[in-house]
Amino acid sequence: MDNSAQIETDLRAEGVRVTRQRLAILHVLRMASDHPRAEDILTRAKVQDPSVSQATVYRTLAMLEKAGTVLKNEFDGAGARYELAGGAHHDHLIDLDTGEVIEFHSQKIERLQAEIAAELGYDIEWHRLELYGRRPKAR
Amino acid sequence: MDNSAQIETDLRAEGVRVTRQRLAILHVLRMASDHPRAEDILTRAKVQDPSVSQATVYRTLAMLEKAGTVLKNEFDGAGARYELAGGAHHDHLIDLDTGEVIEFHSQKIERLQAEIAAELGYDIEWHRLELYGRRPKAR
DNA sequence: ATGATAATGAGAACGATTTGCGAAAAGTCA
DNA sequence: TGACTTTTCGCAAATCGTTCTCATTATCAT
Repeated sequence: MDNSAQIETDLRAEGVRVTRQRLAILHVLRMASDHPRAEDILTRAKVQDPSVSQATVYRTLAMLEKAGTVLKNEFDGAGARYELAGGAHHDHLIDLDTGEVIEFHSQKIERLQAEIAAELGYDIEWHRLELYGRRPKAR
Repeated sequence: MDNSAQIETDLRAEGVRVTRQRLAILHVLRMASDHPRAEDILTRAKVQDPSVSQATVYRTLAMLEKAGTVLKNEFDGAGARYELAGGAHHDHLIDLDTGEVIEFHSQKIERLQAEIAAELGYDIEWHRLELYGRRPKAR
């Protein structure tokens, strides 16, 4: 089933106004299979609604992040990359040659992280695990 | 034993000039038990040598990073934090309340990371594992 | 000491992101 | 629907951390 309308309903319930610009940005995020940067999101959103501005992209992303609807990733320094939060938690493997981002999940690693934090006297609020690698040269 | 002189000897061997400013910055890094930001390093270095400038701090840190002498960490968005590379590899646990950084290492996690990457067809070049947590409220 | 050349300080430039502000649109209520 | 309140908007200027330019200074092999 489609959760598009659901997100909008939720936002409205929180007193957030559902504007054309926000719909355009949400649409871009729904369609994206990559992890686009703010600049990419602006470009793509403008296709649907040319009135979208840079400021609104940043403001909307910040607001959606706070609402838990999008995840903000700061991979390699050159600007944050965003994704819709919908699915299950996952970590990222970044291809150093192409910039491609691959999602993965390991229950074992999650468990180990919690154990380590506990030993140090901490509760984990969130974590970031990024692997940076290359596909071995074909031979 | 003292590896202070060693670092300088190595640098000279690579044709790098050992200047007052660089010594001041290296001194700051040796003394630091926290993971200072560029700004902190500048402030502290100026105590030993007031002539040190912001530009030189960044240039020196970049050059030391390339030389493998310092590690650059981009934790939570608000500017990179540096540490001397001397010891063994480790990951970081950041205290969300105090900003304190705790180092830890888990051979198990390292192994799992390599396994996961291999399954996806990748060789890991480097990785970043950061846990963000809080010390449970005393009760 | 001298000279070739690398490193420096000051400040301008940069790229990503944020903000101030008056204008425009959303939601509300009659 | 029209009038009103409040949020959101676009634009441009402002910030922040970092890098660069360039004229000057300092290091180090000689």
